[in-house]
Amino acid sequence: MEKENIALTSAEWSVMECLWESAPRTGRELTEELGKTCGWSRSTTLTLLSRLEAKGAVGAESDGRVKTFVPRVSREEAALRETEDLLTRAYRGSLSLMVSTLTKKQTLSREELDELYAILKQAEGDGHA
Amino acid sequence: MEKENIALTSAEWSVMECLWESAPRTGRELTEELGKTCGWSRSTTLTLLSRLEAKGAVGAESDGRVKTFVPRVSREEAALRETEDLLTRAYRGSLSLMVSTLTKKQTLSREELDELYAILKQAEGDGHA
DNA sequence: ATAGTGAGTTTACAAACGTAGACAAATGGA
DNA sequence: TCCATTTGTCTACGTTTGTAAACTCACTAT
Repeated sequence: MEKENIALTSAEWSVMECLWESAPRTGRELTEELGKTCGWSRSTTLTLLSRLEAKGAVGAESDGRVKTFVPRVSREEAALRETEDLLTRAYRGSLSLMVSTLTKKQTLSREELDELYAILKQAEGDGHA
Repeated sequence: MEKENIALTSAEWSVMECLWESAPRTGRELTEELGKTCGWSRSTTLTLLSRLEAKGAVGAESDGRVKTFVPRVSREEAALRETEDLLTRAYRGSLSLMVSTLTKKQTLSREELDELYAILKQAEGDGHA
């Protein structure tokens, strides 16, 4: 019953982002950081945290009156889920179609290109391993 | 003033899908097809069509009491928009991060790989053009 | 005790979504 | 004519999402 079909909304992504960046964080730290980066009020962050806890995306532990949160889904899982979704919906599952659509619109930096080549080479290796 | 910031919801994608597949279609044809493929009631399809018309994603023309619809945004535009969105949200804008996440989960076919290499080479060319 | 503070929980609310029933105008028969 | 049908518009309603104020409980300095 490991239902990893947890979808994150865009606001929730921001929260997870924070948690992925640094593991156990208290509500305090999170509201502070998100207040700064997203301009959210304390309540907003706490509400999101509750919703995320409810859907199992984050775990919480109470030490006294302070709660500590940890991510329950990895960034990879979350990202992968959404990406596959988009890939299917918008590109009929073709990764190359997606990449070409992107490169047609924006130029990739030398760095990005090199990284991509490396990734492909790597993937190639895995293929006939 | 071409504001192509038109975002499509998942239900709307289904409608657009229909329109991209075959150009001018009447409401009749659309409700029929979507009723079949998505199990939607007539109203649902028509409502979505209105909303899409409202946000400029489709154009409509009335011949008598029958309306004919055409897509106003291309699949590429729509796909690109969402992809950039996802890229920013889930991968901090890094295409290579996205690709590596995908390749880690599913193996790319030789074909897909070749296509990707070709796309990169192409992109490389554009870069220092 | 007593008034602030800090921390989390409840309640709230508008906009967006997914869905669809009710309704009106036109139209084609009977 | 008068009804049934076709086609599109209005109205509607529960849920999700983004945002946050209000409230409550524990703790601390006076």
